[in-house]
Amino acid sequence: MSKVLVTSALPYINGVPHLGHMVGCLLPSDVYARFMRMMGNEVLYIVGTDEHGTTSEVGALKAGMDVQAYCDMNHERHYRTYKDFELSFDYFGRTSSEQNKEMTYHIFEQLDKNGYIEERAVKQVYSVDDKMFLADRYITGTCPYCGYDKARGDQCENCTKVLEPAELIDARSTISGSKNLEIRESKHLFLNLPKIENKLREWLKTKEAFWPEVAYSIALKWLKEGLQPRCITRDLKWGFPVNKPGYEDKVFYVWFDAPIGYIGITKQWSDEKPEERNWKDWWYDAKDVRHVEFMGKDNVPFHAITFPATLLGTNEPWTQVDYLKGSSYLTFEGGKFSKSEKRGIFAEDAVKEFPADYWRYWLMSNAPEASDSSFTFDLFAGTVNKDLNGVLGNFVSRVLKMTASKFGDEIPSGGEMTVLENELIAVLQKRVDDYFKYMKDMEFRKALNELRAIWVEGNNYISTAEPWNVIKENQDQAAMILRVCINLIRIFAILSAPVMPVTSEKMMEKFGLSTKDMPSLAGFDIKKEIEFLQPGHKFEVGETLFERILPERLEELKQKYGSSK
RNA sequence: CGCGGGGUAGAGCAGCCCGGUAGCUCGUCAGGCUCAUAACCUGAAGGUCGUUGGUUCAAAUCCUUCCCCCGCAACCA
Repeated sequence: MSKVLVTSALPYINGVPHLGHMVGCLLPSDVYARFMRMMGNEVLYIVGTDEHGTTSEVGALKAGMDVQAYCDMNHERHYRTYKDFELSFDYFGRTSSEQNKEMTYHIFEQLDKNGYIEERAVKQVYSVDDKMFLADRYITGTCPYCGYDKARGDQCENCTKVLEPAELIDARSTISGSKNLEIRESKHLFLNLPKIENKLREWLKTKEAFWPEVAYSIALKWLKEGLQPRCITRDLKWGFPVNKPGYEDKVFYVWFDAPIGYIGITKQWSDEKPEERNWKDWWYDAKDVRHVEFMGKDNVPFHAITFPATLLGTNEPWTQVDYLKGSSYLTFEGGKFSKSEKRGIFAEDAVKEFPADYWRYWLMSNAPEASDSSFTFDLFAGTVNKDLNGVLGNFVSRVLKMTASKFGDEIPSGGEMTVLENELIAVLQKRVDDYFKYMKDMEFRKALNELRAIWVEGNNYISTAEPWNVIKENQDQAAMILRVCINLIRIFAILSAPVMPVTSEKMMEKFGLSTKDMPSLAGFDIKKEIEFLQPGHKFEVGETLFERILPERLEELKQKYGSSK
C-alpha cells in the first residue's frame, strides 16, 4: 500500500464549469482517486476553488457584491455542482483560506531569503475612474492595424495581431467604459526563473518517460524558449497582501498563490482533525508519496514550469508532481463552449438533465487525451442507449428477471461449471487485467473501452449458454448458468465503481450489499469472485438501471442547449 | 515562417515513438436468438490513412512541400 496524492487544477471561482472543465481535470482526477483507493492505496484527493484576481473583483463589481461574499456564494455553487457530479474529494477548499495565506507567505519568504525575488518597475495602464490598474485584456480600443473597434489591449481578435495597450486608438476601460486612462509606473516583485532554470531542467529530465506527450512537450517548449523573470505581485485588493516592507498595498498574483493552494487546502483538511491528519505527511519531507496532477493543457506551463520552480527555489523538501496528466479540450458540437453565446451544456444543468453517471461514463470514454474531441448530443445519446442501456442495463435486467421468474427471489442451487465457464473466466481475467493497467496508466478511453468489452462478455456468455433452452432439459444446469450471470452483475458493479459510483451502488443493493462490501481490486480474481454470491442469497429485480434517450428528448436537448442549427 | 496538438471507412477514435496482411465503438445491411430495455449474439459491406516529393525490398508509421482544423501566445485564469 502506498500513498497517492491526487489533485485537480483548481477551477476558477468566477466561471461556471462546463463539460470541458469536468472532462479535463475534475472527472479524471476523481475516477483515478476512486480507482487507486479500490486498489488499496492510501489516497488524498484535494480540490478547491481558485479565487483571487481581477476576474473575481470585476465579477463581484458586476454582481454588486462584496468580493468576499461573492466568492463565498460561488464557492458554495462550485461545491454543490461537484458533489452532484459525485466527485469524491477528501477536501474542497479555497485558495483564499488563512491556511493558504500562511503557506504563500512562507514560500515567498524562503524565495526571498534565497535570492530568487527581485524588484522591477513596471509601466501599467491605470484607470482613474475605476480606481485600479487594468490588465491588458481589460482595455478595449480600435485596432491601429485593421480598424476593428473592439480590439483588446493584448491582442486584436479580428486581425490576430498582438498589441500593446498604448497602441490602441480611443482606448477605454472594458470594466466601466471610462476613457480616463493613464500610464503609471509601479514597483513589482518578480520571481527570477532564469536563476532556477538549471535546477528545473535537471528535475524535469527525471519526468520525461512518465508524462503524457502533450504535457512534456509543452514544458520543454518553455525551457527551449528560455525562461523570463515572472511578476508575482499585482496592484489589486482581492488577494493576499504582500508580506514585504514597501509592498503592503499590493497583493500576490493569483497564479502565485493558486498552485500553493493545493498545499494550503491540504492544511485546511488537516486542521479539521489535527490529531489524526498532518498535511506534512503529504507535502513536506513526505515519504513514499506519489503526486498526480490533472489539468487542461492551458494549465500545463504553470504546473510543469512555474510552480515546480517556485518550490525548488525554497530549497525545502516539498512534494513535487510525479505524473502530470495534461488533457486536451472538449468542444461542443464542433465549436467552443461559450456562456455568453449560450452554446454548450454546463455542469449544473447537465446533472439536472441526466444522472451524473451518464455524463461520467460518456465523458471518460470520450476523454480528449491525444487531441481535442467533440461533445454532441447525438454521440451522447448513442452511448447512453447502446452501452449503458443495451449492454449493461439490459444484461442486469434479463438475468434477474429470468432468474426471478424461473427460480424465485433467491440465487438457485445446483449444476456444475463446464468448459464454457472456464473459458469465460479466462477471457474476463485477461480483460480485467488490461482494464486495470489502462486505469493505472490513466488511459481512460482505452480503460472504458475495456470495461464495456467486459460487460459484453456477459451478454455473450448468456447467449452462448442459452439458459432458456437448457432449463427445459436440465434445471440444475440452468441454475448454474444464472448463478454465474448473477455473480457477473456483482463483478460488473465492482469494476464500474470508479466510473459510475451511483449505478454501481444500485447494482450492489440488488443483493443487499453496498459499496462497502466491495473487495480490493488488487489481486482481483475472477475465478474466486464468480462464486462469491452463493445459492440461497436473496436478490431483487428492482427497477432498470438506466433510461433511454428517445428521439424527441434528443431534439429538445439540442434546442435547449444551442446545438448548431 | 510565433508555439503546440490534430487531419485514418458515414460519425467518433486507436495504430505512428521501435516501418512489414489498416484495428475498435457507433451507424448501415444480412443472419441468429426469444431470457431481456424494439434489446442481445454472429457475420458482411464500407478506407488510394489531408496533400507533394523523397528514403526503403517495403511507409498510416521515417524525412520533405503545401493545405485545413483546434488550442495557446507568459498582465484573463
